[in-house]
Amino acid sequence: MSKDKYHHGDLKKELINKGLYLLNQEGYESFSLRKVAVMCGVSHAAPYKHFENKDQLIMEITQEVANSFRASLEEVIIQYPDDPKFQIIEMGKAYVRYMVENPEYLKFIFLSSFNHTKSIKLANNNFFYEEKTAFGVFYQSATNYLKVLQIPQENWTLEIMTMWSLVHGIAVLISNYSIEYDGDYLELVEQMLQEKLKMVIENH
Amino acid sequence: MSKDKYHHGDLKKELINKGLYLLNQEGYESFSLRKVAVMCGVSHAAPYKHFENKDQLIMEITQEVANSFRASLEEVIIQYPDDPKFQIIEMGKAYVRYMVENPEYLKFIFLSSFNHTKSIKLANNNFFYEEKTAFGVFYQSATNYLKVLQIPQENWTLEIMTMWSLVHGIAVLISNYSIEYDGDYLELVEQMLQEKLKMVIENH
DNA sequence: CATGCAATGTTTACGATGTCAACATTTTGT
DNA sequence: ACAAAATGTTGACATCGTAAACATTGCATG
Repeated sequence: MSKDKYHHGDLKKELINKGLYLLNQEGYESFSLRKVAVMCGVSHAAPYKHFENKDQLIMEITQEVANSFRASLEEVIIQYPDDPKFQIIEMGKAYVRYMVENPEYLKFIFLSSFNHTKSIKLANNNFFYEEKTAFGVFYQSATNYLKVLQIPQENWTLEIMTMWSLVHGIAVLISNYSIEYDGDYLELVEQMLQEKLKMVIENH
Repeated sequence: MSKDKYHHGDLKKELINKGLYLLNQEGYESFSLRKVAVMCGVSHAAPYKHFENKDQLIMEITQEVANSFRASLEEVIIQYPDDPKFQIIEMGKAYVRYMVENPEYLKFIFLSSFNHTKSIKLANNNFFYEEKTAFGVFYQSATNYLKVLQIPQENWTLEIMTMWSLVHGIAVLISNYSIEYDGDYLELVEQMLQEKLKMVIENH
């Protein structure tokens, strides 16, 4: 497949990959369709053969990010399959580490109006989610822990929402530079979760 | 002050106010300098006499939002000055309510690269913050609670970070539509904080 | 193999935008 | 009263998202 073909080969995939790269290099605000096109060595209108518009490309990039985020959480389950407590704590740390190490992704997620999928629902003490999401993985690990401890199921919603909010909150605060933590933030996450898990036990 | 003067009167303030309005009407993405200028009945380049560039205007609008956010938390202290526990719980609810009711503001805060002020620092179990911020108010209420309970000061950082993360996390998750909660989210916040505060006592 | 259609890429054009420079008007300090 | 500072306007330019018209390539069907 020579480089100077008229047809590209797999432009769609390269647009997503280079777009993700550009996003990390220049940030969300100066991300543009035309720049991505240039990076792929293609004319500025070529992307329109693969995406309806800019938002569509951004949505697919976001999808890509969401998958890599989920994968990094699944990795934790693979690494620590046998100790539920250790697993959920490590997952919390992986969650925060990912967001802190990829702050630009957060902006994508918050802006793309793609996250508004309502794919996660809470009702009657049950979670519903349609696709494989990062939260799905987190949920799986958390419920496993609650199951092992024989926590009554009617309390799961509160327990899981608490853990999720804790982890998501500290992740966003640090990643967004809303706070500057002079210390090991992963240690902080561990302490917070450790304390929470202890309480889960004491409460029942 | 007649309307058809050459000079406007207080264009700077009106740009901020109308900008804030436009932001809420159309959202962050379709916010533009030129639209704000038109809304103020002024030519498209007029804003440049008051702001260096678009980012500067956005920064000042964000400042405005931050002030209104802080004011809504201060309101809680004024309303419930005598019951520390009730106060911190109500403050958490006010925090989440504000973010959920003004989801567009969140985008501003996350994008403007204005929040990267490092105005809040954590080190050696102490918080430092230079300006009057929403977190400053939250911090004041939380420390007051910890003081009343005579919690040792070396534990304050962890306790406050936990409360803040909890509240911020659930606020962001709901406001961003990452989750759809079929119920009273303020009740959820109350339960989460209630449980946390109980633990603060039991831990000491 | 030929040929015509679908897929993919290019060129050109348009309106909206951020920004700047040159110019116009008003206000203000002395 | 008048010069200078403050404030607003006009016009221009590059960049951007997007659409239409056109060009090239690959593939399926005869």
